[in-house]
Amino acid sequence: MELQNLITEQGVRYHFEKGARVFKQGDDCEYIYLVEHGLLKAFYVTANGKETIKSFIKQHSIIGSLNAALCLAPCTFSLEALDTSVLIRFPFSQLLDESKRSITISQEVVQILLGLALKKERREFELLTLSATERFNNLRRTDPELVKKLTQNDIAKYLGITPVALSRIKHQ
Amino acid sequence: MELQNLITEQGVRYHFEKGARVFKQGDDCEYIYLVEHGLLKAFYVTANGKETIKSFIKQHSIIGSLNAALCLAPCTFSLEALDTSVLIRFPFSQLLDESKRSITISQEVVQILLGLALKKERREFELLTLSATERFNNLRRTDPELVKKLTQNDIAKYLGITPVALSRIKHQ
DNA sequence: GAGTAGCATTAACCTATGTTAAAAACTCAT
DNA sequence: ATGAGTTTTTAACATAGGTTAATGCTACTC
Repeated sequence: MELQNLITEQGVRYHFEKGARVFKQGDDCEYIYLVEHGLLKAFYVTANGKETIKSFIKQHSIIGSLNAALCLAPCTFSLEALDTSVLIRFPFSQLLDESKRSITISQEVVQILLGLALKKERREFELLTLSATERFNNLRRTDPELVKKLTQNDIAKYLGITPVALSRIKHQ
Repeated sequence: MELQNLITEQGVRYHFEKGARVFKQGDDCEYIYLVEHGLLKAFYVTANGKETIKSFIKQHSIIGSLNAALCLAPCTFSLEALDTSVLIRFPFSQLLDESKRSITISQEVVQILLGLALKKERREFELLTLSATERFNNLRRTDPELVKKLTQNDIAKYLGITPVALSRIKHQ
């Protein structure tokens, strides 16, 4: 929890209303954000204007663009509040510095990254081996609360299908 | 490179012929493997017998099942040599222990995990937003050498389509 | 309570990819 | 070179999901 304390004490707290953007695809954004509370979506907009949702971010999660942080490149996705949310912003470079100084912080970073990699691995598995119907049932099973809060539109964009297709799936 | 030295010196070296399995989906496997040289594939076999390839693993990469290592659960995928390969096996738990002891090792673990997460994020992006044709063109563009070495079957399984579909894509 | 805006459903048609099976093209050992 | 085994291509048909557009539903405003 040393990391959490560090971020809470030294980071800057921001307030976002539903619909507000934390950062936009293409921005430079060398920060990570700790979600104090609320719900957000991280999403891509493709060249032809199609939106797909990468992940939903809940209370106590940490989110940031690895691409922006690691490669000094622009963010590959946007982050938007789905609900009133409070985030604490902390510079990614400072996180790396601190983790060089303190082994406990470094340990916590390792734990966070392991969890992240595991989550991504699961998602890759689903996208690669399951049908849209199976992915939807999985989501409903593993996080019914989240499904209740989301619009069908956002669920569909997360599953990688259109809202029309999702409606069809729901009715067999 | 301290980590690399540690693994090379204390790990156990194994030799695999083309087609040999390093570990199998369902195994307990609390090790990571450093690929000294060769080429391997990490793949899932679904309940109905369909194979999909999670990733190809090249020289100098580190591979292991996060699920097995972190959750003490069975491996979710199998690892098979596509070419004669030499791997060095090292216990995951020992890696975590060492990283608690040495900040340089911990730093190296962070770097490896960041790289892994970034790779997974890119793959997630591709699976979510690109068509099979676009994914194939991407692969051809970013790693033509790899494409040359693989069978069409394995490329298709990596893209998440059938070899028949890939053949069609190649001919427009 | 009528009007408007935003979501969800339905339907008709289209396209990409799956499935199966057969034919063709390689690859290699003898 | 021959033939066996593997990989790739081709073809015909089936299915999941995309697209568009019309309709229905809910909820909020006035």
